Amino acid sequence: MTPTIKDVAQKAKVSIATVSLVIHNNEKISYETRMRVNKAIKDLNYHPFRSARGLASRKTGNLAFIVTEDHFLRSEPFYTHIFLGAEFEARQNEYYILLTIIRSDFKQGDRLPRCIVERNVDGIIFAGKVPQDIISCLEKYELPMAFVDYYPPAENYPVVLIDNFSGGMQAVQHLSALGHRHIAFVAGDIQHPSIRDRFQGYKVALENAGLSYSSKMSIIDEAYPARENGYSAAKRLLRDNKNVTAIFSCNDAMAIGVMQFLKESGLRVPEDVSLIGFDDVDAGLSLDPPLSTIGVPKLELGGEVMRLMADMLNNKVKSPKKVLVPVELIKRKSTAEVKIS
Amino acid sequence: MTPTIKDVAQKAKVSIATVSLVIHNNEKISYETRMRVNKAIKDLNYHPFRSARGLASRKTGNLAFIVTEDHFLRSEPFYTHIFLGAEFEARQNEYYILLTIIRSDFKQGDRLPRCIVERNVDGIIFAGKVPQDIISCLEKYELPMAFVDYYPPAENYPVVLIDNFSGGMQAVQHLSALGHRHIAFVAGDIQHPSIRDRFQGYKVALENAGLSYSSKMSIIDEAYPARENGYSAAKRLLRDNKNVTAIFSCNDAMAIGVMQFLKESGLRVPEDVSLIGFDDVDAGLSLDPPLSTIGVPKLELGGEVMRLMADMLNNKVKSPKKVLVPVELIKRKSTAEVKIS
DNA sequence: CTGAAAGCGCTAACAT
DNA sequence: ATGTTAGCGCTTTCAG
Repeated sequence: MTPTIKDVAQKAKVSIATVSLVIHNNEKISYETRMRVNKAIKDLNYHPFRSARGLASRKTGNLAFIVTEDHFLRSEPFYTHIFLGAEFEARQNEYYILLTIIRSDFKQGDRLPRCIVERNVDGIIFAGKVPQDIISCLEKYELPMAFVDYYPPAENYPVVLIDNFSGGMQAVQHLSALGHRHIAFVAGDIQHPSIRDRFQGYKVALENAGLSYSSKMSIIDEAYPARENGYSAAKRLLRDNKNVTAIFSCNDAMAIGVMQFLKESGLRVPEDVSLIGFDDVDAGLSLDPPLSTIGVPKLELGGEVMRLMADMLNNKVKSPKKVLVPVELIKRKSTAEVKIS
Repeated sequence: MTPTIKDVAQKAKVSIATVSLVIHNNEKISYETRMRVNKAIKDLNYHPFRSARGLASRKTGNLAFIVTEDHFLRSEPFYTHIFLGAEFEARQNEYYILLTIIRSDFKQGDRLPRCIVERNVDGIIFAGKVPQDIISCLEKYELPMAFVDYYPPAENYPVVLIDNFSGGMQAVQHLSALGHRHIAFVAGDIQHPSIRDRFQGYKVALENAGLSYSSKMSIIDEAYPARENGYSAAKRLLRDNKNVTAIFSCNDAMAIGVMQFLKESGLRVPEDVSLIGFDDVDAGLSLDPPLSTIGVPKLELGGEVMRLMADMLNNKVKSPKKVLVPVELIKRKSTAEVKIS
C-alpha cells in the first residue's frame, strides 16, 4: 500500500497537520521538525494523493486547454504547437493540461466539457477563436481564464497574441527592400483579426515604402486561408495583374497553393515572382524553393499564456495583461531581388 | 455554490446512496425513483465532483501518455498524432489523457512523473521506445499498462504496432510491379524493431519477385533516420551502385534527404530513379514530385491503444492483445515505371 | 510551533 | 429497493 500522510506523521512523530504544513512550506515549522518530516517523506517515498488534496483544497493541479475542432484540425500543427508550448511550461509550474476540443458551433445549453463541470481544472486557457456562447457559459464557474491567439470581445481577460501587424510590415519591408514595387496580398477570411492585422501591416508598410495601395492587388475574399484557396487566389490575381513581382500570402498554407499555381503557369519563384508566407509551418521548408516566411514562435505563445495563467493562479495578478509575441522574418529562397525589367 | 450529491438527495427525497446508485446505473433502483433522481440532477445541473469521487473510488478518469522527449521532438508530428488519436478515442470513453514527456535516459531513481506518484491516473500508455528502467519503476504502481509503436521486452502487456513488415513488402511490390529490378534500401538505426521489420519486408518481397538481395544495395548503418542521413546514405548508395533505378527509404524523413541528393546529382525523380518512403508525413506532399509512401494511420494507432486500455480498465481483458495496424500504399508522383534501357 | 478535529463530496459495505 | 454509515487522504481552522 502506498503511504499516506498518516504514515509520515507516525514515522516523524508529529501530527498529520504538521506534515501538511511542512509540505506546504509553512514557515512556522521549526527547522528540526521540518527536517524530520522531510526525511520521513523521503524514506517512505511519500507523495500526497492528488484526489484527496483536490477534495480538501479544491485545487486539482489541472488546466483546461480549449480549442475548437475546426481550428485544431484545420491548422493542426499550429494549435498543437501552442498546446505543446503550454504543456512544456505547465510542467515547470506543476500543472497538467487537459486538452479539450469543442465544436465550433457550440451554443448555450450544449454539454460543457466534462473536466469543467466536474471541477477537475483550476483554470481555462482558450486557444484560437472560440464561440462566445461557451465563454459565457464557462464564466459562471468563476475559474481564471486566459486567451491565446484570440481576442475575446470582453476585454477583461489576459490575452496572448501574435504581433500580426508587425509581421505584415516585416514581410512587405523585406520585399520592398528587394526592390519590389508591385507587391500583392492574398488572404482568406479577412474578418479574422489575425489576418486583418497582417493586412494592416501590409498597407502601412506599403505606404512607408512610398508604394501605393491598390485594392486590385489584394485578394482577400477567399473563404479561409488554405492551400486550395491560395491556388485560386493566385489564379485570379495573376489574371488581372500581369505586373506583380511579389506576393505576400497571409499564411504559409495559402502560399503553398500560390506557389503551385505560379509553377503551373510557368512563372519561376523567385526569379519571376517573389513569394513570402506567414506562420513558418514545416511544409514550407520542403517546398522548392523553400518558402520565405514570417516565423511565429508557437511554443512561445503557449508558454506565455501558461505563464499568465500561473500568475493568476498564484494571485500575482496585476491588471489583465495583454502580451504581443514578436514575430521574425525568415529569409529563405522564395524571395529575391526584383528582376530589372 | 455548485450542488452536491446531498442537494440532489434532498430534492429527490432519497438518500445520497440512492443518488450514487442512480449515477452508476445500478439496476436495482426502481424506475420511479430513478426518474425522480435524474430529474433532480438535471434541474440542479449536478455533476459529481471528480476529486471526491477519486478519493472514494480511487478512479481518476485520467490516463498517462508517456513518450520520451527524443521521440516526441524528433519525430514530433508522428507521436503527436498518436497522442491525438488516443485523445479522441479517450473522449468517447470519458477519459482525459495527461501527456507526459520523459527523458530518454531515464534511470532507476529518477523522479517519476507527478501524475503517477500522486496517483492521478488510472492507467499508463507508453508510446514509442521507452527506457526499460521507467517501465520497471512504474510496474510497482500496479496500473494497467499498454504500449503503442514499441514492443517491450516483457511480453505480458497489450501492444499496438504498425505492420511494418507488410509495409516494407508493399513498398517493394509496388516498385517491382513497375518493372524495377534494382531496388535499394536506405535506413538508419537498423536495430530499431520498426526499421528492422521494414527491412525484412524489403528482403522477402525482393525474393518473392525473384530479385536477389545484395547487401551493397542496402545502406542501413546511418545513425538515425533523418533527412540529413538520407542525403548521405543516397550519396554512398549512388557512388557504389550506378544501376539503381528505385529506392525504398525506411521513412519519409530520410526520403526527403534522398530526393534532395538525387536532384543535386542531376537525377530526375521518378524518370531516372523512383523513390518511396514510409510514414506519410505532411512534408512528403509538398515535395516535388510528391512522395509515394506507405501510409501509417497514426490516429488509428492511438485510438487502438486507447481501446485496449479501456478494455483493461473495464476488466474486459482477455489475454494481453497484440494488434497490428495495417498500412497502406500511397502512390504519388515519385515512383514510376522503370525506364527501358 | 504543533496538535486535535471537523469537514471536503463521494463510494460501497451493510442494514433493513 | 433504499437508507445508514464509515471511511477515502488531505487541508485548515482553532486551541494550546
